[in-house]
Amino acid sequence: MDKLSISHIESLTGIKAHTLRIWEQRYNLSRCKRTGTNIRYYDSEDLRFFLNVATLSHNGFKISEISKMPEKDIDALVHQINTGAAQPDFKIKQLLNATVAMDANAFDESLDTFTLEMGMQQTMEKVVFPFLHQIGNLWQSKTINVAHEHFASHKIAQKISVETRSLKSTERMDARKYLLFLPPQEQHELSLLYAEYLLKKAGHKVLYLGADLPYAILQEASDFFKPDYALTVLTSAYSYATVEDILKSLCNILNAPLLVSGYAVLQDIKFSHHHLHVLPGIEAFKKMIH
DNA sequence: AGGCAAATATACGATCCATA
DNA sequence: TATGGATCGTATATTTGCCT
Repeated sequence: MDKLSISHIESLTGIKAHTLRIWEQRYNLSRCKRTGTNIRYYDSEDLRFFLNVATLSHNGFKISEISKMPEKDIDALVHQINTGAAQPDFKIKQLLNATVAMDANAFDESLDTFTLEMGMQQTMEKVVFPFLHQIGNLWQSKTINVAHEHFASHKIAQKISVETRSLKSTERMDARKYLLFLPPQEQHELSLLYAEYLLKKAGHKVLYLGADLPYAILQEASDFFKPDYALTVLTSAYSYATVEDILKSLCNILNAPLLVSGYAVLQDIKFSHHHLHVLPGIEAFKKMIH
C-alpha cells in the first residue's frame, strides 16, 4: 500500500493542505493515518475519496453536507455528475434548437440549467464552445444565417457577464494585472469574456477593453494600467494586415508579455518574440493563471 | 546547524440564513 | 430588510519534525 503525503493529496485533488487539515478537524473528514512522529499519510483509497469530495465541492455541495454522507452516496453523486458532464451532446442540440428558433427564453433557460447541473466552467468548455464550433459549420453550409450567430453570441455574452458579476471578488495576495482586448476588426469577444471570468475567479485584476480596439488606445491603456500580462484572441481574417504583422505590432506597443490564442493563431505562425506566448488551449491558460 | 515541510492554533473576511 | 449568528475558506504565526 502506497503512502501519500498531504502535499501529494493537495496537488492531486486541488484541495489546499491547510483546508484538508481544517476539514479533518471540523468535520471529522479524516481518513489519514499518522507516522510514529505524528505526520499524516494517505493511501490510494483516501486519494480516491478526496477526489470525489473535491468534485462534489466544486459542484456546489457544502462540506458540512458531504461530511455527513455515507460513502456510497458520495460515489453515486459523483457518478451522476460525471455522466451528466460526459453527455453534453444533448445539451448542444438543445442550444442549437433554441438558436434555430431564435427563442431567447429557451436559450437562457438552457444555459441556466446547465450551469446549475454541471457548473459554469463545464458548461462553457463542454457545451458552449463546442456549440459555437457547430454554429460555424452550419453557417458555412447555409443552414443558418449570420443573424442566428449574432443571436447566440449575444445570449452567451450576457450569460458570461452575469456569471462574472456574481463572482465574489476576493483578490488574492499575488494577484496579477491582465489587460484584455481585441485588435481592430476583431469582433469575436466570447473567449475574451470567458477569460475575464476565469481571471476574476482566480482572484486577478482585469482591465477589459473589449473588441475592435485601436492601437493608439491600446497603447494609452497599457501605459496607464501597466499590466503584468496582456491577453488577446485572434479569430478572424483581417483585411489590413497578416496575423504575423498584427502580433508584431502588438508586441511593440505593449510593455508586457502578450498571451494570445484563437483560431487564426493556432494555424501556423512564423513570428516569434520574447514577449509572445501562444496558448494552445483553455487548459494551458487555466494552468498559467492558477 | 540551518533550511524546509508539516502541524497546530488563532483569527479574519465573506457569505449564508433564520428570525425579528 | 436588517441584524446577528453559523459556516466556510484562507491568512498568519509559531512550533515540531525531517533531511542534508
